[in-house]
Amino acid sequence: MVTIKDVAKMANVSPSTVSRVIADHKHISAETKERVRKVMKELGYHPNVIARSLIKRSSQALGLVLSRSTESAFSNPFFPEILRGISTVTQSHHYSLVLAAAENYQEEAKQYLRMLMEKRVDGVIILASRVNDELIQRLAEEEYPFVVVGRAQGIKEYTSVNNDNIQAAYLAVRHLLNLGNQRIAFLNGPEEYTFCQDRFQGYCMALREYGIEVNGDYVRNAENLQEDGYRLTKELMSIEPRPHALFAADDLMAIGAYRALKEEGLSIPDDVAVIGFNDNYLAAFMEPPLTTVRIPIYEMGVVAAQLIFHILQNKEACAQQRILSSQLIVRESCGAKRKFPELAGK
Amino acid sequence: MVTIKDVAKMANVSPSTVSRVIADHKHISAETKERVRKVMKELGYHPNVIARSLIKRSSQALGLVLSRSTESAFSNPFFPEILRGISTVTQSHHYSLVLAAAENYQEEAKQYLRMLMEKRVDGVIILASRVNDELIQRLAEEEYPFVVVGRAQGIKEYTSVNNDNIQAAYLAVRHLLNLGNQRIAFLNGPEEYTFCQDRFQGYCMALREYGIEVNGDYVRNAENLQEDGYRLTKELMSIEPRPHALFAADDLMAIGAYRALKEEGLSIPDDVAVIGFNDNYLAAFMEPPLTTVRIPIYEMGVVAAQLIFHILQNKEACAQQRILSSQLIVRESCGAKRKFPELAGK
DNA sequence: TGTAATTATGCAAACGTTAGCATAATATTT
DNA sequence: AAATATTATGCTAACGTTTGCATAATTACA
Repeated sequence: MVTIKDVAKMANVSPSTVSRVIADHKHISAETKERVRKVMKELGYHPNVIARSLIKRSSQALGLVLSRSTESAFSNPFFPEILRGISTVTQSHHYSLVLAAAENYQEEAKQYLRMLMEKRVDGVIILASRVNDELIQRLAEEEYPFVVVGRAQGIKEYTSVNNDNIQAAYLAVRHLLNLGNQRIAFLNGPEEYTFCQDRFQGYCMALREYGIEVNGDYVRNAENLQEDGYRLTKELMSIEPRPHALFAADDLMAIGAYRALKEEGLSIPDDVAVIGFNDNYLAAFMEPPLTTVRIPIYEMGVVAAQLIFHILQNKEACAQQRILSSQLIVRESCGAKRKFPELAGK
Repeated sequence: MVTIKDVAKMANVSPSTVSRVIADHKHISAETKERVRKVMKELGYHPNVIARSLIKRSSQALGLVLSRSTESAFSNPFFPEILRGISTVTQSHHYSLVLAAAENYQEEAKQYLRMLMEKRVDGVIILASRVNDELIQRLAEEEYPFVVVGRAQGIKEYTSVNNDNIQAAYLAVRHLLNLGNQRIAFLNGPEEYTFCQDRFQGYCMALREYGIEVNGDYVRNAENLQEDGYRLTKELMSIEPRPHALFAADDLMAIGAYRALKEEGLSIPDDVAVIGFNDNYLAAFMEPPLTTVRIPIYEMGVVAAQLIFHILQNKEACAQQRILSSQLIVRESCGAKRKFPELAGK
């Protein structure tokens, strides 16, 4: 392996000088810099990050764990997309990203802690937060650098990035209300996630604003997106009086719902309006194209990474919550474009 | 930070002894081991992987890069799934996984090389291989440890894991032929990937076996899965004589195809039989449920990781190609279950 | 009882960097 | 010309481990 010493020898300087050339230190003469750089190129030298990490007492890496349970609660391209956002930022900081996979929450927590304890990573990004999230609590107590994607709860100080779940759900439901739907069913995700709580809150807000009381029968929680989307829609459609519209907290649930509605001979949007969430890549291809909410996943990744670097740079950084706006994508599953053609371009 | 020295001091032994306790060295007395372990627990000591890596001259990590171009060529849950397979193996070896994201092939190659050159990782897993893959060529030349998921080309020695693309495509097309379809169109992915070449080869094999000549008009290459699936199906259906069946090299293309066929008023499978590839989580939910090929993604991840550890352990490991079998999932888009009800359980 | 083998532990060097201090050479000020 | 500031470089210790060699203590063997 070619080390800094080899370069030093060949360039007739000390290793320190080479190190300073790498860092582009100002007290190194232009000619030395040039000479050393030439030698580095010649020998194909690349600094060993491990050695650098050791002396800098920083692994120059961020940690991430992909949990099956979390992933299945999101519409599918979530993970690669947020990863990409995170990655662009880590790259520009010359950091790397350490990844682990876990089957469940217990394992997920263990992996996060291990990474941090073994100093494999300088900080972590938590990809979802639960209602009583022990991991987040623990990280906060032990003062590990972390940022959460989502909203944490029962924690005094933490930094996070999130989309505006309450507002987004509110706008989606209001969209349905504006189109004349009164009885709106809500297919929510697993209650344990804070983002599901938030979407439910937005749903309630909109209904109340229109003077409609929330009817518990119209609200269901799914564990498995597609299958439960199908099954719970069947259940909802057998309620008397039948809902006019359906708000699904994920497009995959809406796919299941579509199927159930078609089987029941109900037309979308004429008999039942449907609105989804997450703007899955299939939403535009559904029949009819699904109106849904697009959340800025990539951007959330970018911000999450920026926030953690902020924390790493000034230890006493003020905790902050960043909320990114979602966008209602009006397509044809609610009938809005027929009633209000001006929405078509939106 | 609590180091090995702190533990040593508190346990009244030398750091070497602590190190040996960690490694469960045999020449350490049982009582010392116990005492040291107790102190480690008390102090909350965890070995610093970075320091260990430095002296072991091994980063204890594997590298992976997620490229947008590659990802969009696969049906969606490919990446998380293979990652999970890889991760289980790396974990059992106490290795970590370093990840980067790239927008295109150039960047992807750069990232892989950088990881290796900076000694951030001991080896890499390449997630797809192209027809004239310069990265793979380079890795082979420079003798970096790597394994490719897929089939490489123009390389003398390399280790890989792949699914049986030729055989799988062959069986899929034969399935269509057995059901009486003669004119079979093929919606393939981008030609630059070797797996697309292979699927095409399987397609040809099946046709020839049935004495049918390959008709270039019936074969198309898509860049973008869904949109091209739709567009190219429209094109294919306007050919005279119209194909009896459609083999799509990815389920997402089949989704686009379904849409095109429905718009043309063609019924599946009565007018046109359709078969997909990859068993996307939506395939079973399509209308009619899509017959498709399931490839063992998770298992490929496991094997890929095992292979790279094999290489890392005995440098002169024999290059090997591992092929994993796919499985034809017969559903209702080819009409097989009506004609041959015994297939229904398969 | 003396020698050899085994068991248990410590010392010190090494892994490839970085950075504070020291020093030498040059430039700037008085 | 002397004093000072600036620029360019080297020496050395440090980061937290592991490990070969040395040594001491114990056990086994003859």
